[in-house]
Amino acid sequence: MVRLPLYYRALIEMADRTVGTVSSEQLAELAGVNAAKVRKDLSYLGSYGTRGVGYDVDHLVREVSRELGLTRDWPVAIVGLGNLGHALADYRGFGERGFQIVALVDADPAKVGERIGDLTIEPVEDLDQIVGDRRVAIGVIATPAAAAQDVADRLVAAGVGSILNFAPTVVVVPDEVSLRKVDLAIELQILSFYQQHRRRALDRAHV
Amino acid sequence: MVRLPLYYRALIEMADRTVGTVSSEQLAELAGVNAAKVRKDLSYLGSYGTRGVGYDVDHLVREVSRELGLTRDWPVAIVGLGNLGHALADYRGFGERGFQIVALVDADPAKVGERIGDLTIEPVEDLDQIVGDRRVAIGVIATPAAAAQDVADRLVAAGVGSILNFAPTVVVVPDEVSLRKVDLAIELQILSFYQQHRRRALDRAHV
DNA sequence: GGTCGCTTGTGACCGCGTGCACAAGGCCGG
DNA sequence: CCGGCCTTGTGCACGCGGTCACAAGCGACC
Repeated sequence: MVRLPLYYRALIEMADRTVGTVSSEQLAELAGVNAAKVRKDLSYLGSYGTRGVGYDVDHLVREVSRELGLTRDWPVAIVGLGNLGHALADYRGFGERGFQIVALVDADPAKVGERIGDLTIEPVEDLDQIVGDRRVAIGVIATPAAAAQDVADRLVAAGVGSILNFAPTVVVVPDEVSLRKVDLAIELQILSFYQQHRRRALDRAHV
Repeated sequence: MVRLPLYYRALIEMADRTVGTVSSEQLAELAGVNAAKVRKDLSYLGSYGTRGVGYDVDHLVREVSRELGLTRDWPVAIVGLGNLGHALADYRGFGERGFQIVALVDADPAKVGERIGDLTIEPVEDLDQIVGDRRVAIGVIATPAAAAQDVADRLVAAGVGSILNFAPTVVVVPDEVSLRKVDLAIELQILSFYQQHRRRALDRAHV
């Protein structure tokens, strides 16, 4: 369920404002989706609301946290400490909600030993041991494209269960490993595509 | 067509290696998708391949560039120069293929005037004029969540056609403006969700 | 020039996600 | 205790995207 985190964030905000109950309609508004979809998603995870009233916010937060696995800690390792890796290492949003960065790894010997926050950059050769010792569950790849597949292979071999890939290339992993990718250049190109086409549509309209 | 950028990147790589023609199967392999999908996507944009041979790489690169709107320049403004904004401003992948960062904007007076690369951070109050003067087409929001909607409204009012939102919140824009979002915390939560569920499935199997 | 092999282009199906619309059911006021 | 209101939960139909499979067509080799 790819929308659960959206609901989660909206629910957290409401809980902070000590809102007691929420209707599917309100939640849909905050998450930017359809109300029926909200109800279906929530019914799927079995947490029941009360008809005529809505959902209990606190209860729902607990249910969704549990479903998302945010009740336990997820040790994260970042591989590749260029600009992006640095920003990720410093990013506070990462540390919240159980995602703890426990290792920074880079292949460049010049970077090894550099401190960022509480952590020291370690060599990529130690990746296997690092993942094993610190029970790293999620690997973040922020290397150049050329290194991404190799890093992914190492992460998988070391036993990581999930990978978040920022490198601008296709990475393949075994089925039992989850992979998500974030590609900034592609996002821009998609926007450019739509804008290009809006412009063409306008041109045609003006003829 | 959300997959076009994937093909584009693969094609660029092949062109660099002076590959003459490519089959849908090869392209599918490189882009990590199904071959029939590749053919449908390409046929949709009318650029014909030759049966029995494949597609001419150079020709296809030109067609896809045109379709993606990469033949013209897209001026980009980044709003919010925290860690992420800094990384984006420095990110080389952005500058490639016609996306040129022409302005850095921040609401914090302490940051205004700071230089990053060739650019100087400017105050958010000037956003309207900046967008107009430099014909900014794409706005990148890298502010805290609380400021995102306000920045988006300003960008839209100033005439931006597309927005890429990195702030962890839902932003609403008029229909005629394209909006895409990248949310790092949500990506991690989705991974955690899948990993959590794999773990439960395994537990059940072990009983 | 004919045949064979290869690859494109596309028609047809399938499955999933989406959204509507409504019945089921709790709450409150009278 | 009953009726009306409100919101959930879900059956159902629709549409879109993905995939398969095959006919059409091009080139190469004999």
